[in-house]
Amino acid sequence: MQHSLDSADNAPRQRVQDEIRRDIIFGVLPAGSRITETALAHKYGISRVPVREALRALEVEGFVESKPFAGSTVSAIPVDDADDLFAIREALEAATARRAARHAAAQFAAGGPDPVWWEHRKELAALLEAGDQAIADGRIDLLPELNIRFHLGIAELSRSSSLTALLRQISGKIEWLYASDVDSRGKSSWSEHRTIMAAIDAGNAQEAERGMAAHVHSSRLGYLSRFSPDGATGTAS
Amino acid sequence: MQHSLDSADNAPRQRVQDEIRRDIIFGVLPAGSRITETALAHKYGISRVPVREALRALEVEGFVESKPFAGSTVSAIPVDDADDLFAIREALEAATARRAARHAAAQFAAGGPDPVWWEHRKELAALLEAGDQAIADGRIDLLPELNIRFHLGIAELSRSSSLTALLRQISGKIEWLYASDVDSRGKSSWSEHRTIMAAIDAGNAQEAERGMAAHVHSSRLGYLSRFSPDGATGTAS
DNA sequence: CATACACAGATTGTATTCAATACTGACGTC
DNA sequence: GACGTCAGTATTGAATACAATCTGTGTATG
Repeated sequence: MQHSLDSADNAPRQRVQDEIRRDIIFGVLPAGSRITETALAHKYGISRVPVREALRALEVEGFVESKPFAGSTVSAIPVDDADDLFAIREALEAATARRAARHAAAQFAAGGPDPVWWEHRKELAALLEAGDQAIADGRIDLLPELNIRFHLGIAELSRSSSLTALLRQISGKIEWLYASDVDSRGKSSWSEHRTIMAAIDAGNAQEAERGMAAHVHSSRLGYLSRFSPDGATGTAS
Repeated sequence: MQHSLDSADNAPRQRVQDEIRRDIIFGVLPAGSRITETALAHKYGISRVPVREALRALEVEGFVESKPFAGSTVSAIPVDDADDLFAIREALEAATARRAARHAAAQFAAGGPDPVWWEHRKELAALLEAGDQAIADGRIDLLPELNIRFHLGIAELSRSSSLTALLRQISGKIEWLYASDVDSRGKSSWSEHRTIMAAIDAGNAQEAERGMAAHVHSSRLGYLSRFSPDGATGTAS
């Protein structure tokens, strides 16, 4: 995986971008705090140029706000948008799951599966295993990371770069929301992932979409019940 | 307006970023074509550094794809994602309209309206006028630009930066889809904008949400009927 | 004839340097 | 005492210079 999830020894710019995003999500850089390019450059041991590039990207991603010549600040945590973000994520992930299933069906129909596609598929299998193992070991602290990687993995399988990009952003925001919770979404509902994966493998688009929508929806309800006790405001559907 | 919609005499970087995006959307830079930083720098009369920053932003926006040391290429037009993009836009804009109405109600409840908010509200009124005028003058070629500005204006009124950022991206993609059509969405359904605006002004969140959802939905059907005659695949709702 | 390999050219990634602008504090004036 | 003005400083924006890496081409070799 050469994606921005793993903090491998990528190019410095990519690494720094991931680092800063991570620092924002986990509160190392608190919301509203001012960010100076020099400080970041010094902190990560690089020049200001890659830092600037990272900031421009994070600005589009919504984690940072900049005004010309006035510098950058960490955006506010989008707590007020939580319900809406979940709603959009629901529509988005339903779409990726459906597309992934369609694509899988097309793969098997056309003789052998595309090797790249197969590679992604195997990574997902490994992720499912890792999640089960984490639960067995009582390491539920590992689940959030695995969870986000699974969902992005499904998006990859959908072979839609635009939807994947959108999901990556929304996931980042939602991760940001969860990070303010200490014990995070504990057991989550990891087992549902296998049901979704099975539907995709079977090429059952309808079931994949339905399963994913239900999965995300329950996640949404879980969040809202924990943070805004008055319950979901709900969007007319 | 200091937003990225108007191609004013902003900072070079912002200007170039908008220019490149525009060139991609309108096919000056065809999909799949390779982009070299030096060429862009030369073309716009600036250095490579701001070009790189613009490319990083456009990469997150999904218009450009880059591999380390290998350069950047224009992404593929997301025609296959059209239906899904519209579906997500539907959820997204319904949310922004609802929030805008709620916010408007809160404004008037709490004595005087916030001056910044009021400024945005006045700009929207001007946009509505401009649209009517354009129709009266038979200049329907102006409508696409006005249309996108209206919708982003509503998002601004919602006071949710994360939702606005998402909408800005999706709008860009959808604009890209429409650009491949010659006579674009002619009369569109501009008059519906006034209905939505009225619901927001009245603080009627439910009506604002419903109106916006219907508006976007009809736009979606219009697109699909023109480009994929087999009709919308439809997402289970 | 196909393939592996090395080299040259082009292109990207980063550092350094200088110019333009915004923020901060002191000072003078009303 | 409050307010407007103005320099000083810090920070961002951009340009240039250099290092690292990829890509295509030509050649040798099986």
